[in-house]
Formats: sequence, C-alpha cells, structure tokens
Amino acid sequence: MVTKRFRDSPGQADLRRADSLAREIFSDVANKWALLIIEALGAGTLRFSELRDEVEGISHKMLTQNLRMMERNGLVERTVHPTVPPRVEYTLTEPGRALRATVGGMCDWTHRYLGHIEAARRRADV
Amino acid sequence: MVTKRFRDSPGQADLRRADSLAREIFSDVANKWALLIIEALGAGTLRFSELRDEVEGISHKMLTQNLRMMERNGLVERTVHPTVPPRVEYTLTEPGRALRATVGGMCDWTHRYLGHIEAARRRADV
DNA sequence: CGGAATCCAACCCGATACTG
DNA sequence: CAGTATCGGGTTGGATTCCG
Repeated sequence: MVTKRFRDSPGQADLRRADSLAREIFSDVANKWALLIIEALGAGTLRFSELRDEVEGISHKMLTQNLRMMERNGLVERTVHPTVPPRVEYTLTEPGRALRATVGGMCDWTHRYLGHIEAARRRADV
Repeated sequence: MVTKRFRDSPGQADLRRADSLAREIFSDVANKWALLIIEALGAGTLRFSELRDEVEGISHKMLTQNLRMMERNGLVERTVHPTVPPRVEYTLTEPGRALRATVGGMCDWTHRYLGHIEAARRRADV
C-alpha cells in the first residue's frame, strides 16, 4: 500500500497523524499553561501582569511564549495602549472562547473527580 | 475591575493555586500524549501495541509513562492476561470516560477551527 | 509595564539493551 | 508482547538583565 503524498482536503486532517496540521495545533494547545491561560481569560480581558497573577506559578517567560503562540493561532487578541507605562491587554477571540468552553469542562472534571483520584492514588501508592 | 472569585466555593481545591492537588492532577492530564491516549481509548479497550499504533508518533517509553500515570490517577484500568505471549489491555474507567467527553470537545474544536487557525497563522507569519 | 535576549541547569524523551 | 533501566543529546524553562 502506497502512502498518500498529496494533501488531505481541509476537513479531513486527522489528529492521529503525527505530521498533520491538526495534530500540531492540538499539541500547541494541549499543555497546562495554555489551558490555564485560556481559563483565566474566560472571565474577560486581562492585562499581562493580571494574567501572571491569575495563573499562579507561571513565569514571565512562559506567559509571554504561550501568549505569542496563542496570538499566532488566533486564540487571543493583543491590544497595546500606547500610554506610559505601557498597558497591554489580552482577550479571547471567538475560537478562543469556543475552546474555553471545553477547557472549562476539564476544570470541572478535575474538581468533580478529585476525591476519586485521591482514593485511586492511595490504592496505587503502596 | 473586580476580580471574580465566585467559582471557588470554600474548601474546594483551586486550579489556580500552584501547590494544590487539583493543579497537580490537571497538570498530569493536560499534556498532549495523555489526552491523545484518552481519546484513543474512547472507542473501547485496546492492547498496549494497539494503543501505540493508534497514537501515531508516541514512543514506547512515553506510552508506558503516561499509562502508569493514568493508572495511578484511576483514569485507566490495566488488565494482564497471563498468557504467552503476554496480553495487556487498557480500558477507561468511569472518571476516564467522563474526561474523554471533554477531550472529545477539544478534538472537535481543533477540526472545526482548523481553517480559522490556518488563516490566523498566515496573517501572523509575515 | 511588557517584552526580548541571554545563560545554564533541569528534564524530557528517544534509542537501546535486557527481562519474563 | 509488555515492561524496565540506562544513557545522553536536545529541549525546556527559570532567573536575570536590558530596552522602549
């Protein structure tokens, strides 16, 4: 069997294929910092420093890096106010808000199953 | 602007706190390999080698590592058939299936917004 | 204040070899 | 077939510094 060399049609890209665009995007987004940032922005627009306070434990560098990635992928919009001192605000775009809905599901899941998981760990950690 | 704290009921662990159990679990789960494994197991029970084929690009080591983590957290159940050659099967538990529902949402999101994101990238990548 | 760049330690993860 | 252990290069990511 010959591996297809031509592009898939846009709607058919598959997360399972390691080399697909879909997988690349999924990999970008499926990391804890990106998801926590999205969740934090769910409540509304935030400044850089507010975001850093909101997502406890994230470093300046990681926050910048993830915001750049999310901006490039069109998940957040970056607004610079040319004031002194500078003021930069981040907002979820429509795709970002759509993603946020499912991320919220993951957060809820974490809280709901906290007990289950604690118990499972006690069983596993002999 | 007032920071909203309404989501946190007292006594409920908070994802925002870097040192909370909830954050630890979220960080375990919020990585691409774990999520792709969960998605793969959504269709039903799979053997180790089937899982490795299903999640393209994952290494033997990463698969093992993530499965151990997921087993410890009670997301998957591991069944060893004492045959020769050995046969080990993995199945989602109830918490695992619940999580899978939201992961499915993320996968759908990826497909739905693939076009948006591609366009955003073209705009960003000057 | 927000961002970029640098340095460097810590770790991630793939490859490999070996076991039952 | 499934799993463990080890090794080492590559990447990650924190701390720091400087800039507009």
